[in-house]
Amino acid sequence: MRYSFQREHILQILRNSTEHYSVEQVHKELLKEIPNVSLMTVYRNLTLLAKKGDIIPLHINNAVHYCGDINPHYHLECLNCGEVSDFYNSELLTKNKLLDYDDFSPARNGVLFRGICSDCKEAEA
Amino acid sequence: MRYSFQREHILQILRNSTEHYSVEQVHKELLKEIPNVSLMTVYRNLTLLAKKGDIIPLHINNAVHYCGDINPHYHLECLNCGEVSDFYNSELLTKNKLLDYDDFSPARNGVLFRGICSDCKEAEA
DNA sequence: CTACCAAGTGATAATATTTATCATTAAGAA
DNA sequence: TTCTTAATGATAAATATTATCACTTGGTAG
Repeated sequence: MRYSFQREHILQILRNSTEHYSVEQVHKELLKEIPNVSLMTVYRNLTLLAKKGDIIPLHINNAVHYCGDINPHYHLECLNCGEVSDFYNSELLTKNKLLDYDDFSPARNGVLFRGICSDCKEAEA
Repeated sequence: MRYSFQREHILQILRNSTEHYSVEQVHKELLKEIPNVSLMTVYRNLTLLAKKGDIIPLHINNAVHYCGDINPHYHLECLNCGEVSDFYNSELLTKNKLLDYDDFSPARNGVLFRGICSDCKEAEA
């Protein structure tokens, strides 16, 4: 894989944010730095970076979002407000053999919890 | 919500299968029982049934799939072959307070593990 | 330094999935 | 049986993604 100015910027955008941008959102951010950059280029590079393991794809409501943090962690998706957040839990992570006895090996960042986040629970109360 | 012949059949299709059909697949099955049934009707009812809690939506690669089993369990998605399977694990289920101390309440069937399934691991070896 | 090759880009078109609209049909209560 | 309204099906539109291909550019060999 050859160096690409566009790809490098895409990776930095995701690394410098705790958000989990959609492809459109990455494109919007990238346009601030590289005018006229094509949406196709964003799709192409996000796919490549994900395959390489530099970013993590999250499938949220029929659209892919990407996480730029590849340290071991999981993801929380709120079914109420739609917010997707990182979930670092060393206790759970060390128990990460959870599924191995069942012959299934989860990817390092491959666990997604869908439910109700704390903000939404407070708002209800 | 009023009774609907179409909705009833859709629910039965999902309940009588351990597969996690996509909308297209449900439509294809439904056509065997109700010729000329519209794809729109399938979309509409799957959305309704999911909202009602009778079926579980799974977002796999930018397409929704549905699970007809609402007993407590989780889901496994193989990143290699794409297979999505049910995962019943009472040990893990009883530990389902996993996240509550973090102020996040996972939905009853809202945990998805993405990784490599046993079949694909065997195939490699 | 220059020429060359293949990876990467961007414009465009095509495909796939889902949602919106609305006239017609049918559930089920009065 | 009549009436109200949810549900349906046909159609069109919106959204997300992938395919194609001529052009550009990274980077290596001469």
